[in-house]
Amino acid sequence: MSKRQKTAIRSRRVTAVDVAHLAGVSRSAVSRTLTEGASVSSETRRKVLRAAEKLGYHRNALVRGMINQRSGIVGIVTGSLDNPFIAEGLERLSLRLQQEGLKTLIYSGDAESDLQVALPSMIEYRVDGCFFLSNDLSPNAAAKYTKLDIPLVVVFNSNMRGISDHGADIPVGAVSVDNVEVSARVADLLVDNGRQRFAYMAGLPRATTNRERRRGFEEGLIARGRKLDALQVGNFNYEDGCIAARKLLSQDERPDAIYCANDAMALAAIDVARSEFDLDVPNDLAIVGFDDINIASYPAYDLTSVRQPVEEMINVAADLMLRLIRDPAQRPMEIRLKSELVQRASTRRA
Amino acid sequence: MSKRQKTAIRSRRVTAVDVAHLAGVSRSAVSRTLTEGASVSSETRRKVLRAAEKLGYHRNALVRGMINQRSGIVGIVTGSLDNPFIAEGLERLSLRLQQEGLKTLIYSGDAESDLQVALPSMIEYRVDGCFFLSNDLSPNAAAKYTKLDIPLVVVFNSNMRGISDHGADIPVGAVSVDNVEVSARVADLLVDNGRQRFAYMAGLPRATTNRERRRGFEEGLIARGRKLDALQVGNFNYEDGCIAARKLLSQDERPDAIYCANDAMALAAIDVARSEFDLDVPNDLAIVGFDDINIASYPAYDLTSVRQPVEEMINVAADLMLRLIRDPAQRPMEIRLKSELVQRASTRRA
DNA sequence: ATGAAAGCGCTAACAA
DNA sequence: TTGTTAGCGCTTTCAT
Repeated sequence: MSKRQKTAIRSRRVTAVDVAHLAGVSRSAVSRTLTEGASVSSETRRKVLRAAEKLGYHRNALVRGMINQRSGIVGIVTGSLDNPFIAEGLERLSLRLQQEGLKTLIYSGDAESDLQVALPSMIEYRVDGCFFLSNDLSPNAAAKYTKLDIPLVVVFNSNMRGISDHGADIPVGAVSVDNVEVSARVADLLVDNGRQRFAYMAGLPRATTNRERRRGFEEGLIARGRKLDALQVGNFNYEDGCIAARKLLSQDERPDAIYCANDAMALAAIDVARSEFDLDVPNDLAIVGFDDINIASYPAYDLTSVRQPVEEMINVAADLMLRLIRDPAQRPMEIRLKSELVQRASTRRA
Repeated sequence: MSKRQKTAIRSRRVTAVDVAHLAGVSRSAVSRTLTEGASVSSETRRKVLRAAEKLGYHRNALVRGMINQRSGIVGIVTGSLDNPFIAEGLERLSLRLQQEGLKTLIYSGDAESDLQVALPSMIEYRVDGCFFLSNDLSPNAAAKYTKLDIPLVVVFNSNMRGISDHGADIPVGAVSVDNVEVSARVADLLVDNGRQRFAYMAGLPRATTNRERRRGFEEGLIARGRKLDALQVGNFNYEDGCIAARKLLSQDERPDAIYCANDAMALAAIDVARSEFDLDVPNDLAIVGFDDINIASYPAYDLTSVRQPVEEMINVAADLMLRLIRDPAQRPMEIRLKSELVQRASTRRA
């Protein structure tokens, strides 16, 4: 039994050879017709296209990837999509990559331990590059994987300014915002607002986003002759934010201003303050968040928050990645964009 | 110049041949070592593993996929991740697929026109199957692609019960909930609650989820001697939900109960009612949503909603897909799960 | 248990 | 512009 017959039994997928036969041309002609900017006579092209259409031919991208050493697939490792901010980043990024003709292999899972599973598998699939979208990825974590010669770009996080965990600078691209500066402006806002006792609700302690925001806030307060009066950790999520808020609001000297390292925790603070402590936000208590997710602007919360320019960050990150992929000599760089403090009712005194 | 030399210039990736050389065995031995349940002496295996480790070898999954006609990649097409419900579904599904050793190629974009881009590209990458996670995918849309012999499973949507747009049943798997039944129970709840004028806020008109929810609600009202007094379309999103809410609440005979086809619109209804019409929810107006996203339970809203068992739905869908992939003779099936009406403050009269 | 050899479906370099 | 000829890196019979 010939091999063609054998495979035919299980309804073999149609290949370029089949198309070539039907069109009465060589397999190369088929390949060329389907390749941008190859030279084919319009006559041949027409024949090929007709045959392909008739046979329902779809070229095999896996094989193409194998041949030109470029899979056309980009990996994205994300933290939990429970965070609308991360979800938005993922959506925008995958949209952009689609526009660039790239496919997106995702891996979601927050723990750093997940990386140890995600990365090898990304490598087996020969992704052309890999993004990390997370509000918590230590430079260390990413750096561990730079020996693999695929470009890595971290979005939303960065290396802690002026502090290098590794002594050397780490060859991973990063796009983030001016967390320190804007957090100082949050301090200004609250001081100008006449607040007296200042608290910070921290995200995941190791996250650079968290550390920078805290530092900027604290420095900003000190610059105005105040100090950070209280701190609780909310781990960037609503549930832990509720617990942290309870602790902060149960204190003897209750804070009258809380800066939260992200919006999820800020919503928690508002909910707890109102429903459990019967406090009036903003009159008894000012709350500021970070990220400016959609819900922040809903009337039920009307939360003052720091807006990260997600769209721009994603585009900058994608540009960087494309450069890195196209030219391996390119050095990854760390990029900081400006964020914007959006004032809403949660800090507006009656 | 030999070809080996030529490619070596651009730092060629290490291949199985390299490992075989270093280990002093044949390439087949390497392949077998890395394949479950192939026969290799532990001696050889050890040598191979050591060499692979030393060289930093990662087998090429693209080539494997090409050879055994199974890429190990599954596609997921999702609607906007702006909807937390879809985002949760995506996260759970990709997690489950990871556990099964499958990779996830995603394509997000809501319009049906996107499908025409997404599907061909999924096919080129030879996905083993494809999921659709969307609160709006007409059976027609999916059916168009069944000629491609890859298994398709739609989650959250289904074919309209008793109505076949195609005359024949469509060979696409589907996992959804008992939208009609539960919506009738929503009607019961509101009637029992003493409400008088009933409105429905519709999602995307063509979506079967939307049509089933409306039908169940309407039938439920009629069964209780009432009727649907008003209807506005909110397209499943917050912004359009606000507009729809304004229209409903500006009517002469203002409804005192609104059933919204999803939570995003229900939040909009609550926000508009309170902030623009100065109404008390639930005393002046009862609101019911659908999906039971996290925010629904936040004190600021405390929304009565219909909980879809996302985790179970995803697992059932994944099971179905795995069966379909492993045994091409399997017929896709349509599965309905039971949803749960969760009562909260938005319908609880003082 | 192991190696040799024949592909998987496609692209690219080379002649013609 | 076209067809021919080598591969890309791996898996898998088939002998041994």
